[in-house]
Amino acid sequence: MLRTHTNGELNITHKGTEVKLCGWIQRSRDLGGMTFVDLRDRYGITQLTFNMEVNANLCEQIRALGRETVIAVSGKVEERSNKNAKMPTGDIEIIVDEIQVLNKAKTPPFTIEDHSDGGDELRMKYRYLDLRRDCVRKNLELRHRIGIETRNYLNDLNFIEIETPFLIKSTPEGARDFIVPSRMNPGEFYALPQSPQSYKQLLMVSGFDRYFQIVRCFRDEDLRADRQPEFTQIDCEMSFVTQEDILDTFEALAIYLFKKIKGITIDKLARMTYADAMKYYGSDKPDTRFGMRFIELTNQVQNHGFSVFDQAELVAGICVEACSEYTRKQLDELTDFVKRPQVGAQGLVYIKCNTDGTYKSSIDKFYSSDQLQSIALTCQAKAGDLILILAGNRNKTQKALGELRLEMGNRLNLRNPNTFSLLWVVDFPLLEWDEDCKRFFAMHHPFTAPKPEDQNMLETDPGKVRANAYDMVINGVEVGGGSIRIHDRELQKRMFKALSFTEEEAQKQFGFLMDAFEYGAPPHGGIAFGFDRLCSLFGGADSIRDFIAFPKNNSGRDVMSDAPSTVSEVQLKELALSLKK
RNA sequence: GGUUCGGUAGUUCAGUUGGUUAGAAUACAUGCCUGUCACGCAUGGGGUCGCGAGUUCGAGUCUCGUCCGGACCGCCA
Repeated sequence: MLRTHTNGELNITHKGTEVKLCGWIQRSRDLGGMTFVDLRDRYGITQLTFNMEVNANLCEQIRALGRETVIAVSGKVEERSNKNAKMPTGDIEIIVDEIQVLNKAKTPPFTIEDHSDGGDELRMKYRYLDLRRDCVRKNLELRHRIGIETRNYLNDLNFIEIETPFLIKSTPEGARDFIVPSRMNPGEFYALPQSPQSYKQLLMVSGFDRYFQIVRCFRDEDLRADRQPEFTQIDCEMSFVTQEDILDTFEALAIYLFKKIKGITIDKLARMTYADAMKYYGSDKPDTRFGMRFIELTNQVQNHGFSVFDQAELVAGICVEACSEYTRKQLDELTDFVKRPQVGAQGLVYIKCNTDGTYKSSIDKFYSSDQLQSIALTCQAKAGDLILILAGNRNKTQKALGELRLEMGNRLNLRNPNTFSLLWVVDFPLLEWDEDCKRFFAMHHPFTAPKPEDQNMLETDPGKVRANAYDMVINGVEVGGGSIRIHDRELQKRMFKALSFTEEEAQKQFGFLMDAFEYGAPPHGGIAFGFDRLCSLFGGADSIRDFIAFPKNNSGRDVMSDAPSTVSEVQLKELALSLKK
């Protein structure tokens, strides 16, 4: 046996014990007569002590070893004369009598510490070293615990985990598929699943009325800090349920996880309709940790000669508390912010509600002091507040004001990663009009059930139909989404028709599912949580990358292994593929 | 496909209106040091300033192109 204990467990009660320890040399402190070495493993750090007077040979031996060398030592646990209260093993040290070098290490390109001197790119290239760092390892441990607790919770409710295939049929709806050529079927391709959607619905038809799977999903779209080409979902489906049952079951899961993992008590989740989310926050995933809801001003401000407002479909503002002292420079910064192409506003109007009761605005020329006061009243602005107003096309203005609201939240530190605000956004539209393709697309996916009371509009006014679809939003992050599914072949047919599918196309792509609906499909619905996002949220981070052991970079590359890469002519030939020169 | 920021020592960064030999910290190496725990002190090595072209007497610095990386928009049912 190479080790009797880990480096995190020894304490004063082990005093006098002969132990064997293994690990990596974190750091050594050579004081001349004595040398101290921090030995590290997954569990912690234990100090090894070497004394020139006691064993000069051993001292010389340990001094010759660089950091990250893997060693095994044997020795005796002793009480330290100078204790270190900052570490769990700080009361003891090991008086080493034998060292075995298990493997030498080159000097690592960055320091293996919480505040490493390595940049992101370098850390990703040497990810196996990066993962030795405490803070990164803890993220993966957190991920593990969230996974275990999720399984415990769902298992207790009779959910069973069933694996579904990774090599499946490609469908053109939704995100781009990752495509896998089939050697045995030349010219034909599998796709990697964007989600196990069809399979979990088929499992409902099979009678597995409570299914879940913590499963990898694949989407060939551009990446973001919170988007990877392969990511993990907690994928769930239930039969014989209403939307209410699903919301109850899975908000209880979220509450359970917050309690178990973070020790935080969360009350029942608020519900907000999609329409309200857009109207008050300009986003279908509002960050409700802070207020600053939109106030519509269109009617109030029009017809006073300010053409920007007069021509706007929507004029709306937010009231920023205690910022009337903002300088010209700060306001210019905000104007630049909203004018960035990513935000897309034409300009920014401000009204300062000065503490002396006067008003100063960028539209003084068009509005009297009384009129500014009445706008301030509508916005419920107090003396000392700042009102920021955008105007223009309804959708664009909502979106831009939503971005501005988040920016102000950031500037005013209202987005504390350690406070959590959870809500359901419900009543999403079923369909979304695409101007380029001149057709409707499913906002969620084509199997989402319309609300029964809206079904009759499916043919007459499809854009108005609301869906039995819902998202769980935490701190402005969409952590999960789902819907009640269509389980009736006729309704599914009408849905495909609304999506401009011909019967042949629908049959070719989803015939297996619609066929299944004819053999006794129970009413069902489900939800899928973004597991990586949930982990990053619990870990208080914006990026999901540090919660994934081996993530891809911005351009979808694994910089460590340098995937993707070219393949040999032989491989291409076997797959009956040729590359365009 | 687009916007934007960045690329200088092993690493993280600084580098003024273009101007002598490109700096700091840290890491590394060597020496000294018996209670350190971010040990301390001293000395030393370490640079194709991403790459290419251009402007200039002169480019790390300016211009254009290109490659790489980050954030974002589009995209992500």
